[in-house]
Amino acid sequence: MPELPEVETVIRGLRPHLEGARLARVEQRRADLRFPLPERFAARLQGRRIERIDRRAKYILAHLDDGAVLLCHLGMSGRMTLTGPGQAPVAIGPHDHIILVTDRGAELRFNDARRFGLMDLVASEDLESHRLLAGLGPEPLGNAFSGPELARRLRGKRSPIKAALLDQRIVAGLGNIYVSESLFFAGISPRRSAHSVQGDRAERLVMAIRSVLTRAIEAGGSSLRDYVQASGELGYFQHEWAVYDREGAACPGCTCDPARDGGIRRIVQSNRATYYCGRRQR
DNA sequence: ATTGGTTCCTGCTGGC
DNA sequence: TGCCAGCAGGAACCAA
Repeated sequence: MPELPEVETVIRGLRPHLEGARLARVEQRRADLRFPLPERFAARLQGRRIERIDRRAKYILAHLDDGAVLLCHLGMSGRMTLTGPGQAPVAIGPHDHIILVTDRGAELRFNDARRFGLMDLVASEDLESHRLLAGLGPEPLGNAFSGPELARRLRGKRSPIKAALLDQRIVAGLGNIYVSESLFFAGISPRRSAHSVQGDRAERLVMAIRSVLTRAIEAGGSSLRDYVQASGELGYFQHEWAVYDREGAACPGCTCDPARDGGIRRIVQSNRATYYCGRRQR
């Protein structure tokens, strides 16, 4: 599930329970996730204090008191579930791969059925040059992301804009859902050549991306308050999807009849589903 | 160098 | 109702 807004929601849920806490017990239940876990993974985490939790693109970064950073990616199906002190223990499931227990009695589990997720331990001075982080494009909600910057990165790209926005080197944090949603709000067809998104179009796309991600984070945050755990669930934003997974439905921006014009379209681009309105998006 | 297709894995779902 | 093919929100890897 996790794209940038879901990862942001997860770290906001983890912070109050983990920042400042010491890892009293670490259990590693398998040797590999997507990649092999580093040598002595559990032993290196054991006894460390988590100083700060941040995010870069879809990566969770937990800064430890020995200068190492626990790097974590949720992949497609990764979830963090948190059980507070005093809550009833939950049986360990087959996909609970990593279990962290803090000195405050909170228990965090990393559960990932498909095991496309990953964890690594990196010295903080090597973080920027880490092979998974080094090539990432700008944060879409950061100051470095702007119309001219996006236009520059799209220059010369022959692929459709849909594929370019999924490329984490262009902008880091979008996935299949938020690309469809952002292109819809920008009024840009997912089939348009990436290099033709310049000037005002690039400006509109940047605004759309920021707005979609911001609204999704707000919706994720509201579900967190209800469930009081960093569950990795989508929150409420799925009810706000304009086009994603809405094939045949009425376009929220058009007044036309979906029964007559077919409504929202679903196409496949580079083996992934894309949803869009053929009228509003050019 | 880009680009597009394939692949890793398990769990759901939708169509029969 | 039950079964199973096909699809799923990521991204590294490979071949062209």
